[in-house]
Amino acid sequence: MLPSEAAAIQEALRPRLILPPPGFEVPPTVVGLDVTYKDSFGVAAAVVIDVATLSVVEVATASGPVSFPYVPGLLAFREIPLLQDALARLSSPPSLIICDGYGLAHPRRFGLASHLGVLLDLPSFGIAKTPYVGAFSDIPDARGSWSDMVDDGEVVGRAVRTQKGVKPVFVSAGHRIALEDCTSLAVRLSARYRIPEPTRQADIHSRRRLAQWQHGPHGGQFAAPG
DNA sequence: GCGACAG
DNA sequence: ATCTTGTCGC
Repeated sequence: MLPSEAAAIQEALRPRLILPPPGFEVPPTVVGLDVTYKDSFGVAAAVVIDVATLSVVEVATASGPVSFPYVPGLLAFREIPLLQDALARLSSPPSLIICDGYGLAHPRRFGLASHLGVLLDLPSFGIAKTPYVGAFSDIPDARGSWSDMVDDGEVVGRAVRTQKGVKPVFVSAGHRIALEDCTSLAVRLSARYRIPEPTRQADIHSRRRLAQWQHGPHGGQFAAPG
């Protein structure tokens, strides 16, 4: 896969996106995803979070060499292989996946969350930590307040204040869920920290797994892929 | 042409 | 993403 071919693939998959009106039925659990790297080696984590208690129910990881480089706009091609491996190791299929990055708030309206959602035909959305595409105005300081992110005249996402007095996070719909539902879920899943629990725990566990891989033997029970 | 650019 | 120390605040 060459970066030059990637954008064309995004355009080809884009028509498969399903963008429903608000009214997503919140499932008992959701899955947070993230990938941590050490040079060209990556570890992906899929963490199942109980929506009612925000506790970790299950953690699955996958690791291996990553060949696709980081290119803004093409993050999905770098992260999807390991994320799919990690998701396949969960004991049961997710009802909703939450990615560390963007969905529709993307140059071609097809960021990581949308791409993964379409490939797996699962509801998905993204929660990013920094701005990318879309301008937004000042957000009230109260937890739960937000401002639309507008790019080229379209509302592509929302900057959401998950805690009073902290920078906002950037929410965008991925697949089979409306932005309004993504917004309320992002706030609901952030009871204590700026980053919602699913993505926050995925970050923690992918880092932890990479550290174990570096310290322990690079073979035996730590042999890749795992 | 130049700078910016999810992770 | 990753490289990295101290520091401010609850």
